[in-house]
Amino acid sequence: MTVDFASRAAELREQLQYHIYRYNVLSDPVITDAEYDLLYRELLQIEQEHPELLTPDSPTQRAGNDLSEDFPKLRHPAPILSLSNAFSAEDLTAWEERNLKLLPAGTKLDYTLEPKLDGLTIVITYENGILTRAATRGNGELGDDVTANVKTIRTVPLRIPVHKDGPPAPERLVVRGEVMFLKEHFEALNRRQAEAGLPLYVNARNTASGTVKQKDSRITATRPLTAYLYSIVESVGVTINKQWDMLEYLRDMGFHIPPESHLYPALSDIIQQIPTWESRRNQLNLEIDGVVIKTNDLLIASELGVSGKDPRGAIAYKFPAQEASTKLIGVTVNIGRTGKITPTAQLDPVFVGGVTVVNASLHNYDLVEKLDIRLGDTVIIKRSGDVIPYVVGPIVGVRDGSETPIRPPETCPFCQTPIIQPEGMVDYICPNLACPERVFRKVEFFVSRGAMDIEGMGPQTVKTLIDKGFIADEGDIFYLNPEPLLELDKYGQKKVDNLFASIEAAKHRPLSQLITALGVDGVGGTIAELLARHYISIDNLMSASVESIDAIEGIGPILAQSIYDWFQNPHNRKVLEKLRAAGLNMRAEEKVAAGDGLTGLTFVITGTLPTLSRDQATEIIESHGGKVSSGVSKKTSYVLMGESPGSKADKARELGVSIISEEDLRKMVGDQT
DNA sequence: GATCCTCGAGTTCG
DNA sequence: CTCGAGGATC
Repeated sequence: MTVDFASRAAELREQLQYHIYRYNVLSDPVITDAEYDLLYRELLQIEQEHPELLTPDSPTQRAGNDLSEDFPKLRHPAPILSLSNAFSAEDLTAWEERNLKLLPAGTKLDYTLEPKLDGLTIVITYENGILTRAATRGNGELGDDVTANVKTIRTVPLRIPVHKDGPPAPERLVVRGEVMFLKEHFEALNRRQAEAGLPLYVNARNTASGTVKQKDSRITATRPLTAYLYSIVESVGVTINKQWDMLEYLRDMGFHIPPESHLYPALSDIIQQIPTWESRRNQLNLEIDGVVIKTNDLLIASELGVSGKDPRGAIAYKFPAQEASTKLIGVTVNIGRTGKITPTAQLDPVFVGGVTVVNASLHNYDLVEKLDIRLGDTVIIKRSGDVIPYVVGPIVGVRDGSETPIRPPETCPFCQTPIIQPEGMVDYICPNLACPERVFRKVEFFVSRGAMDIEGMGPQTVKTLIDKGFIADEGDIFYLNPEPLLELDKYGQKKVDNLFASIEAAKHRPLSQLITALGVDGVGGTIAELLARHYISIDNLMSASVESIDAIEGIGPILAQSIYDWFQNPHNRKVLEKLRAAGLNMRAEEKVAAGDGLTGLTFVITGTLPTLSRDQATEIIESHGGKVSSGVSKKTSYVLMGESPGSKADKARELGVSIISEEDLRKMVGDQT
């Protein structure tokens, strides 16, 4: 038993050493921080349970270290400490209780809440207001001298105070902060790389670290780094007793302090704020991996002292990791209803952001090539704002040569038709209109919500109907017989009855929904509504000229041509005639206006409303003469906000657009219910 | 010709 | 939700 632990501990030590080297010396880690943490914690646990296995050279026995050999070393005036971590509200409460036991009975604590910036820690020294030295964190006691590079960072003042009317600069001030790329700057940097045909940077944090440790500070100067300062390591000539005062003081001196930092009177207020932070995380212009909670009273904090390497007065609340690395074991090809091909990555299952991910979109082959992703690569998976995981890029360092490039297929995997890439387009498509996969996707779209909305007819049912040869196109849905369906597995009387009732109901959908369902390229619900209102019947639309369609406001020449072409296609016409013969509604009804109280107003809906669905809210607004659009802009009159709103609410505040609730809307239209 | 706005298409897991 | 591209507007 002990033998197993001994060999496992040795293995872990060796792995950790290697990763420390990759991370700190090469700035090119092959695993994510979270994975490193896991290995580290496993080793720590073995060593705690079997102290005899602890070796003096174990990675657990030394503080973090980012020293490289190329820089002279600077000694920090006081050790740069790390923080202990919390992963739940319980951890935080336990932390406070432990602290209160160490303090006189009845002590009340207030706290600051700051984002935990995911960058590179630096320590900057000012003497009589002049920046004299800057060092990396290093091992906490010694750091690399990166003064020349830090001086190129525009948000680091070379002289303080920056404003004349600020407090005078103290004799000596040593501040600690974080250097990082803002998301937009990192993206811009990568765009530049792409334009120059160079490989893209995968990870903002490591790139920032590599940039600060550039030997040639002229290169550093071309990279738009940002720095936030959040604490005073040492000072002569100024005394500050509260963390919050410290932040305000730093701000007054002209430093950037971590955005959205606040002071709260009690830990319970902080705990309440955490969900907000988690949801806001992805909307920030910078990477954060948690929040930092600090005891506001610095005298109490120093009284609490340190436990191991960590001060007791502060703690980091870490968000679940949103990044992980895993192996790309395959690529499958998806064909959409328009024929567009999207490659999907098949991954070794990996836990990231709270769920296990096995698939991730690779978007298009252009991107695959730009990122140089190869089959067999170890890739970094990220799950951010949109919750949908995507492949950030490969970790080139761990290739063993067996990786193979990913190319678009020569022929469609479903119909063997040669794949083409239309001129000037990013996408590859299967041009075969009769491609079984395309037909399937088209029918799937036809019956979906927003189109014909046939309940009880999901993708699985559609697939079965096509496979059994019961339908060959959208039109056949309305000529189905119930009897053969009952023969099938899992299709009982009740299910079939429901399905046929839905199909019957679909014959009476508004004209706009029928037009949407046809699946004309570039025509969704909004354009379909325009067409329905303008032409009143399918026949009018079918015989309309390109010029006539182009003349409609909101439709330009490209869409007009696409619509015209669709109706000229013999196959499409055949399907349309089937639908007509089946008795589908092909005329627009006069809209019964419920009122015109909202005429001229534009609404945007965000979040979950208390009682209405988004569709219902849209209907209420439109029936009173208002308009609903998807993005917030200056022209938006009101943003209708529900529970857990997205970034649109922030945008609205930014633009000064009024935010209303469902109740406000009801009042506006004079609804009594 | 540039800029702003809007629409459509595609996206994963439980 | 986000991105790319079409359309409108200046």
